[in-house]
Amino acid sequence: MINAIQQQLIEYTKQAVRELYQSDVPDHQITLQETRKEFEGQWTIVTFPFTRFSKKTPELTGQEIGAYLVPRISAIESFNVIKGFLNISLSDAYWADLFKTAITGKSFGTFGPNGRKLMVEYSSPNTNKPLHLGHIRNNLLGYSVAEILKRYGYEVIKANLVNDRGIHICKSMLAWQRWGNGETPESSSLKGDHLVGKYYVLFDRAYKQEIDALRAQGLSEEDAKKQAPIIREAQQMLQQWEAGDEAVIGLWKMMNGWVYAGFERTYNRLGVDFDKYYYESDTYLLGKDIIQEGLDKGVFFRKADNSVWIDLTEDGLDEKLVLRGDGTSVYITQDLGTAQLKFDEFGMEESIYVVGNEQDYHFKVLFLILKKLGRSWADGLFHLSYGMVDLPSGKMKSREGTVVDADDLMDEMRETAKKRTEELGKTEGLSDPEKEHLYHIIGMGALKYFLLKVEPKKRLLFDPNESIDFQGHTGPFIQYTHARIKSVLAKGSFSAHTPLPVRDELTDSERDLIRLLGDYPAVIEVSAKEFSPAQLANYCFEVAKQYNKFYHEESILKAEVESLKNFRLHLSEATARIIADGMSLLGIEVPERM
RNA sequence: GCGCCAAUAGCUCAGCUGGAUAGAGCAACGGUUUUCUAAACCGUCGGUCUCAGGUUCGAAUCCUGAUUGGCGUACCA
Repeated sequence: MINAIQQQLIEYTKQAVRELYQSDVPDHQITLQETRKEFEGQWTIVTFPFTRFSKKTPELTGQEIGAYLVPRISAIESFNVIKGFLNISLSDAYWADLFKTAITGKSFGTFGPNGRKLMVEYSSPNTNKPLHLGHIRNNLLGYSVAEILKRYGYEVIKANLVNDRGIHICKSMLAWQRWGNGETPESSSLKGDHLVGKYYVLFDRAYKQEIDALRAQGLSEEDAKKQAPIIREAQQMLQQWEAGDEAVIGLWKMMNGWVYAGFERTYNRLGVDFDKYYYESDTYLLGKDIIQEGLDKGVFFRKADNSVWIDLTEDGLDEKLVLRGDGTSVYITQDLGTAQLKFDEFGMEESIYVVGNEQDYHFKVLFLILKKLGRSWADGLFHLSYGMVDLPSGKMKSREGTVVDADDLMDEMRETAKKRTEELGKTEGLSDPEKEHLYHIIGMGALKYFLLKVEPKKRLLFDPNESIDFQGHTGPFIQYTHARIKSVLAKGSFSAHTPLPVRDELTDSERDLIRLLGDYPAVIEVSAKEFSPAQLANYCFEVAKQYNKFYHEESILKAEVESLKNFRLHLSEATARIIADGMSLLGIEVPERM
């Protein structure tokens, strides 16, 4: 996203080189960047690349181009050259005008519809255990990316593909059948997903015991894992499920129902939502006609044992099984079918899968197959791969209980928020529901910001012993800045009718703040194009930091004259609006006071 | 073995298409409150950007090779 002044600077620089040195500079050789703090100016043109046309030193080239630009771009006040850097100072009148005409405008930071439809699939939980910290990262990423793309002009469908069937579900079911004594969420006052997860753990414990016993009898580990009676029983249950056995289906529906009720509460608390739910129990048989199509087209081939494969060795990958010898689906079979289903239903141009990086290979193969099958939409598929959340002790493992539970963590965050807020004595005059809401907002703000400020691709380290910060580069810092502004606006009786005066001179902190605010649309664009909420998160922090600097350096309510006060109120209001808006795209609420 | 990804301050992270003396936060130390919310602000300390080559006027960024860590390479999902 390039604004008017950037456009002008680039155009006139090209023109300057053309007229002064009789050469055309290719666009990619023009580097326009924001001037670093320690130098005078706001925009910098790098002149090194032009020296091959000018045959002069970088300094002299910069001087000549600067002198060319000044009379042609009215916003330029002055320039200076340091080595190969041409630093341009725009007039305060320009910045004040940019603020008034663009930044305070209603449409600032918005994009018109681009006419494209896009699906973001995220969350996609298994229904045999509760959500943990890794799922939280997935949910926050998916939600935020969807919101950012919506803002950027896409029509967005948020989809959740629930893995509600399979051997892992049967494990929980079997354990409950054996040891549950009819326990329900009501009778145990356990959240449904936690109740089911409890039996998943019980299953695993029993399974391990059986394996140990068999190994003591001399079986190899591999054989023991296959022959343990309890796993066989679970497999049998899966077959009964697939055969439509009423009792099994009934149990399955009941227990999944518990899990859904539990997930619903967790999703609500996280603040994420979905437009479309897919269930694997509906989609797991899909994809077989695509297998046939692939065979007909010669993309797939059948081996002697009747299994179907694709040879991807020419693409640097391996041979990949796409249908079992007995004709049943594997993971990728149903994913082929589900991809087709999604496009048949919604006809979107792009489809994003928010799934951890352990499945990089799977998606590479999936997309490649769809491309080989000639699906026109295959180019619009994208795997938003994110890094695992690790503990200092290593990977989280549900079965071994070394997970940071999503609900527990949110409880802790709320408690910490409450404690800190009370310590700081900021609860005065708030009703109990208001307090509760505030603790929730701040606790979730800290958690969400902590997860979203890191680039999705990078793995994330979470130390349960070190609580998530509420100071510095954090969600609460940004939330606090917002609340602080709201307080000033209230005291200054700011309203939409407060006049916004023209100014031709700004203080450093005012100018820096305006410049930063002016970047907002470009930041949204970058975040959208790179599917990276982290870009936006870091920007919000920059804005808050710059505002606090401004706040400390200048008086707002006690400004020398009324018009200056009004200008600063407007500047404050615009900052608060952009912070609130940017944070909302991250799924983070900001409080009116804290 | 092969493939993919990562490596930046004691810790957690930024660093846009290659550009100026690599930036924040935390931690440590010091300062700022009769003035708009101190969850704040200012300062000090802290770096062979894992290593070695290469491309370039210029490399944390691009290329090659190594090292370390993670993940994958299932008729699991």
